Amino acid sequence: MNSYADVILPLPLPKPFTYKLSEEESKILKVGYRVAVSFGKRKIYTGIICRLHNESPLNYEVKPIEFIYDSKAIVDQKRINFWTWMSKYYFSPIGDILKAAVPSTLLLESESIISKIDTSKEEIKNMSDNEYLIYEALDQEDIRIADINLITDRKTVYPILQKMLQSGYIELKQQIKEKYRPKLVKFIRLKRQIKSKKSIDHIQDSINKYPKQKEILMTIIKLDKNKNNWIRLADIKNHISFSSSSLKSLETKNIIEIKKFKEDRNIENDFETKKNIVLSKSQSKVLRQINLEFESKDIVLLEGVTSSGKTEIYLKIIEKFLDDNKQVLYLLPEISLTTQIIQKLKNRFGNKVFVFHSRNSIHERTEVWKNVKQNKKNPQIIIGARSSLFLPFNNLGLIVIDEEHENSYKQQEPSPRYHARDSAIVLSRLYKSKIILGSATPSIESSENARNGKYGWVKLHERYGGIKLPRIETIDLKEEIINDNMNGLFSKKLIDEIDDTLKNNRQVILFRNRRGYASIWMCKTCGHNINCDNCDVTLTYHNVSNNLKCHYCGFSTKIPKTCSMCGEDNMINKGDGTQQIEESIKEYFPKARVSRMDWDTTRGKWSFDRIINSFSNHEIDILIGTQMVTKGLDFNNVKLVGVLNTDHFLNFPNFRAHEKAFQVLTQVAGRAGRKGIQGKVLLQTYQPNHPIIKHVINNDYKGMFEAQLTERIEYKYPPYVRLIKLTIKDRSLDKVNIASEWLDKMMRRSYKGDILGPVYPEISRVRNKYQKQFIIKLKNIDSINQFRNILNKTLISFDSISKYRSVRVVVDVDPL
DNA sequence: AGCACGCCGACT
DNA sequence: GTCGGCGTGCTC
Repeated sequence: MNSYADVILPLPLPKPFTYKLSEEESKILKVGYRVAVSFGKRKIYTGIICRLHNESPLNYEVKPIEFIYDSKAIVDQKRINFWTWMSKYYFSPIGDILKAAVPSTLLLESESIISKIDTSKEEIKNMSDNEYLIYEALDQEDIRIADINLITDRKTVYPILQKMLQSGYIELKQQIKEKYRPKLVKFIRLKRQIKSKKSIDHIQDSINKYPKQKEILMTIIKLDKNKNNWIRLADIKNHISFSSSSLKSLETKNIIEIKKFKEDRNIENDFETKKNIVLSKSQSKVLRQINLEFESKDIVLLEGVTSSGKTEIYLKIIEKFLDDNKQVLYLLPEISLTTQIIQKLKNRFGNKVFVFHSRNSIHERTEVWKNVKQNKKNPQIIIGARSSLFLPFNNLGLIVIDEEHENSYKQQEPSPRYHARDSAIVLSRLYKSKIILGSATPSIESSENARNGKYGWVKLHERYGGIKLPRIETIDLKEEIINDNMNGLFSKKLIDEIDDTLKNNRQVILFRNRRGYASIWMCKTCGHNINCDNCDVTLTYHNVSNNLKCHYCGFSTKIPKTCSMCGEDNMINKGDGTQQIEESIKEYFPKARVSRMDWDTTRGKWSFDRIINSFSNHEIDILIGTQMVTKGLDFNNVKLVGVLNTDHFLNFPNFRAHEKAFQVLTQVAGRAGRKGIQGKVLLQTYQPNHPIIKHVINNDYKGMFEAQLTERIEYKYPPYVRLIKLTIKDRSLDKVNIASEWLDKMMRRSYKGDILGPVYPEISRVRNKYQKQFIIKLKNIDSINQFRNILNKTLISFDSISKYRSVRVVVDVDPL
């Protein structure tokens, strides 16, 4: 029998904590059970058991566990292994991973509640004013500690409470707050059989004067067909409208009864699904190839040009795994999770499809989690963004990772900073499941793995339905300027093409990059521009709110009339993003219906879908947008795609810049052209001969890949080396500097490989914190392991040096 | 992350 | 004196 359990707590602590088990508990508990444990002075947390053992701890008292939540494990040993791997690999506290993995509703915490103890009048007289105020308030009800602040005007309330506890005026209780609320739906049923003549007469009498009540009753009878079933209130409301008071009086008259039932938020009623997907010849060939590759490889890269119909191929493969009774996970970048793609899956697989979204409420997510755990609608398919990797699959057969090159698969903030694609690969090894990586423009990493035989590799170079790839042309901005052909941001040629397209009743997408299009305010006299108080960046102008905002910390301020540097009254709005584009477009094409899509215009939960839908329905002629417009969308009528500032994609100071540029431009270009029409893509650029632009024009992924690989080898970047990035942050620049020096010295003392830095990053201060960075390049498995050990030790000693206490060190493994 | 404890400076 | 701020240390 094991007497101890190591428990993972949902806190950013580096390791699990050990608790003592009674004999009874040790019989019941297994790895993966949730237990409530006391941690620290008074709080109770829900943790998950990750290990059972008999190693009696020497240096501390072991607490018992408070209680057990589950009668069976909520996660299996493999999940725990996966979390442990992730924690070690990404240098993340395992508690952070627990929090990312399990819905917060299943990890209840305690809250301290204060209630009063009755005392004599004598003692009440002895109380101080504040004590009395609190004591009096407790007459009504028990109060949470957090709310005591509202009673007194004191800032710190603990000392008073402490004293009251000692004097025996109050007591502390721990209350576990339940966070999960099942959805309750109202149902209605006839109270008694109304078959007998007598009862009908009786009912008639009581409602004769009330036509509405009669109407309700008739509808119920009609819907019920004499079966005496519970009927959804919503269904009745679909037929007739009535007030709640009519319903209420039917209830008081004992004619009907109303009851609330729990309803699963994610399970829809069965609906028609299309049984057959007809693949084209080349799609079928690819399907066969993938299945063949799966015989010897676990991971297959599907490289298929834009609009080649990759989704249909996925559907066919998914079908096979479902037939085999396996669960399937379909991963997408968050932004691509539109109703379009979800609908495609639902049309095919009906209510076997579960969606796991950040747009889901926490309750909906909890239900998906539970449904996956139970493998409801067995077998099932889950479509979701990166965090759906953590769902408690028990029979996972296949993971589809669509748009595998997307950077949003890597979580940046908060910890754990994991890459969903790479983590999925580790997960698939644990569960012996297969993976399809799909992309028109695979990441260099995956491509390399396909080429060196680690992954299976299947290519689809034909667009679905024999549609031609778009014709891509550049517009040389230098030349256009010389010839005086520019109108603001638009070349004459682009305007003419837009005009032409609109005349043919086709749609246009105009694409721009946020960078370089930010609208800022500056002083025309001295050139001073306005920086954020907290960050080392220029504020951008928002004309909706007519103020200046910081994109890093959210700081906002009014537009100053005079320059703070020279005092001149000469501030102007310099440069502009989409708004200026929108305005120019409206000038040129006053009749065109224009819409914008970027992070500013798509704040609401569904506004993204709304814009996409109205564009699909051709209620919009010209769509102006950022990256967003490229994601997983199929439009049928787009003839022209214009890229306004192609150069901004090429000039990022990052080793992935060119890869990224190729990917984005190819994706954008892929929006153009559909059945019967060849699309056209115009790239406005100062560098029409830039190699990346050539690769895009020629649709030359291979050329781009080879050129990139050469560069990566030469300058030592992934996939040739592995990177780890360290960011050192603190409010004090001084501390950042000395802490960085210390880390520099320590790391270099024991590790002789490539350590770059410390340097100030492009933006050296964010949210009032200064930062410095290291990049470590690791060549082979030995150096990786060696450095990881050194880094672990270094960080432990760093944390124990008190003067560095406030300094944060963020470790980013495989940074983008 | 909480939370307590202890030191210190600023007040009614 | 007492209040409140902040740095420090610890949690099985």
